[in-house]
Amino acid sequence: MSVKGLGELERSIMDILWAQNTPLTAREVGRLIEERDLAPTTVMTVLDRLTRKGFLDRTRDGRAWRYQPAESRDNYVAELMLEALDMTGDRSAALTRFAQAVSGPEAEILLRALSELEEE
Amino acid sequence: MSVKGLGELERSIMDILWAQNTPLTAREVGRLIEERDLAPTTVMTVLDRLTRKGFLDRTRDGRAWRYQPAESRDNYVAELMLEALDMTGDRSAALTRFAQAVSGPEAEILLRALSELEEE
DNA sequence: ATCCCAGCTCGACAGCCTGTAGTACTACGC
DNA sequence: GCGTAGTACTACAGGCTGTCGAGCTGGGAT
Repeated sequence: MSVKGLGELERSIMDILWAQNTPLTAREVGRLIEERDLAPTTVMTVLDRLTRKGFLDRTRDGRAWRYQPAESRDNYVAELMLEALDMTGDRSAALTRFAQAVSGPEAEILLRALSELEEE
Repeated sequence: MSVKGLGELERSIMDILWAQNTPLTAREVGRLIEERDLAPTTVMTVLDRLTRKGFLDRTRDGRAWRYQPAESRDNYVAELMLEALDMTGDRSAALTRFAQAVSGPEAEILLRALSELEEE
């Protein structure tokens, strides 16, 4: 699954679906994006594209499709981070920089997660 | 400095400049991308765009410009990673995922960098 | 049977970004 | 003065995203 950037609308829609724990239909998604006054087909098109890109899975529900994220947002974010990391020639330097850049409490979280890994 | 994605050629050029410790002129950069047979103006255009996007700084050298990265590659990568992290609602979950995803030796590096931070 | 409607699928088009380059202007060395 | 390196400006095609409209289809209401 190549992690590529998403457009703004695509991301809004992913956010909606990530926030949900049930698969939604296009109509339902559209209702949740009310701020923007989008044509129903717009939403459908984007859902379709996201599916083709592998970000969503869909299953039939009568005539309608129900969409749900193929992956959790956390996984997606972690993949993005790894992909960024891949871009460098010197991974350890980048990791070190990254470590320096995360703020205190988050450094804690990272440390704890890493420590747990060690123990296994 | 908004961290945006770079195109392929843009990235190649950044890679060249990141690999160098001296600012280069467009001509010099062009010579280093020989694999591709690019017109000199192509290189100049891209250098110009990268400068406007804030990825490069340039200073005069006679009539020519000398370009150099505004930021180290490691910083750039770290920023990309942080930006990815910003995209999530639950940063700690994403961080935990990330920690689980980095491979052993790299987890070591991270751990060490983080520990050093703690000590200060 | 028919007609309407929800939903879908396809196709379109504009705007922005990137790759790629040509043209035209401008100093500096000879 | 002229040629040349180097710049700045302009351009254009292709891909991606936002945004829809048109047209097809299956079921339920009449």
